[in-house]
Amino acid sequence: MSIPCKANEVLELLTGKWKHIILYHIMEHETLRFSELQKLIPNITKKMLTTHLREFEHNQIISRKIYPSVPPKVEYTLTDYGKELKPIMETLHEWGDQHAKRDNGDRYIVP
Amino acid sequence: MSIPCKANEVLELLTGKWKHIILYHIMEHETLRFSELQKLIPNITKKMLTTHLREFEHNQIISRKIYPSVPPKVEYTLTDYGKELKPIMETLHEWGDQHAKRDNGDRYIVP
DNA sequence: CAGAATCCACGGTGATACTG
DNA sequence: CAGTATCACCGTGGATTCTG
Repeated sequence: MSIPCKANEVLELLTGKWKHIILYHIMEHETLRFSELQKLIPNITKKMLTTHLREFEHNQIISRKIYPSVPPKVEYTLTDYGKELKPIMETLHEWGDQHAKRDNGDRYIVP
Repeated sequence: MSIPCKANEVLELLTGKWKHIILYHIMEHETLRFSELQKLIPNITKKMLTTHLREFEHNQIISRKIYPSVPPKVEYTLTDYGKELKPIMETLHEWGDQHAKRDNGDRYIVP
């Protein structure tokens, strides 16, 4: 926690309405297909799922394996680099669990 | 890291272009005035600073002390509840420091 | 000094339809 | 199945001006 603020890099990685949820599921299941992620996150659109997965891939947090079959099959897995995010995610979840009562999810709206 | 995803509560707390930076400075200095925060975060507008401070106050992460003097003086401090965020912030900063090299801050833009 | 009040631009998100 | 492609919305953030 020295001089400059470096936290934004992780936060940017996890910011986006669904990004941490996607990561959460991939961490739990080790490997998931596109359709499996859709089922686990019912309200997400294909577009958002694709977009966020591409961002993760670009940041080398997950890897994308394509099985050239019919019908297509694509699997997403954490990279070794992505696994380094696990401690952070766990810390976030612990905090979330403990304080779920106090923070009722409402973002403050200026009157 | 059980069943439901609770991480979003912390993330919402810290999401917003400047929120974690503000919190970072308040954590370091224990107590800061409005104008001091402005100096520490040169590019922020008063509006954004005010907005985010109000959100923190509403979430009981910081407290706002008004000294009824002329000119006005307002000090912001972490609440006990806010101090519980320190471990998280430190984790985020550690990660940020270690991976500053790899993540060059660019958010992926779909081509 | 520490804000409140507007007005406005932009980008993230969503809905829908189409494709290899 | 696993995506693209478009279009439209709306909330966050920015610039500016005014106030106690």
